[in-house]
Amino acid sequence: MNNEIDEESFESRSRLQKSFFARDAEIVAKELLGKVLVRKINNKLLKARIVETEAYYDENDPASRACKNGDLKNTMKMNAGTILVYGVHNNWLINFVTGKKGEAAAVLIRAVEPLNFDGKGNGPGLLTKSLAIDKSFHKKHIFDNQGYLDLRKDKENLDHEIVESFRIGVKKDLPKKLRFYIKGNKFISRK
DNA sequence: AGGAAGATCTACT
DNA sequence: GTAGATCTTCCTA
Repeated sequence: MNNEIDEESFESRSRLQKSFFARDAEIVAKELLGKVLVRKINNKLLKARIVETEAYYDENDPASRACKNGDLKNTMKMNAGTILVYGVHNNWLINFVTGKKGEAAAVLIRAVEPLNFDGKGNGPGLLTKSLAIDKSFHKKHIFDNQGYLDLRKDKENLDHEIVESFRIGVKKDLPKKLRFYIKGNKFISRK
């Protein structure tokens, strides 16, 4: 695909729908694998394929920020597709709100594969640094942030096998595997 | 106003 | 494998 018209045509066909996010966090987490995060900076597009995600739920999930009252819990109840950014140990972590409005759920992006730029993607704090994602995206919607951050289907329909594991770095996990990554990908954060 | 915990990362041994 | 950096967020008072 090497002319502008094909590129434009693909771009418009490759948008995700709102209904994509309005489902259970586990489903969204799995289906986000292989999708492409697009970050626009000074009219340049940085593209990165999502290769690792985790699902988080409401106050019944001991690892979730929704266990504490406050802005993060409230944000997790917002419209599906809302961007949620929060800080841990001097790193910004990016999530997408999923499910029904009023119910707390989100998917954390844990690792990406840089497609057209140099930078690290193999960790939730590293990928936000590489893509210059910070708190300014918090509570913006993925479909309504002037294109500075977007999410697309991949051009190539790459087959991949999904591996499930328990979540990383959480003190108390649920008895269910809620971390998902693309088998064999070199950019996953940990084995 | 102050403190503790944390969905992390890096560097060192 | 372990320790320390470093700062946002939430809780307590």
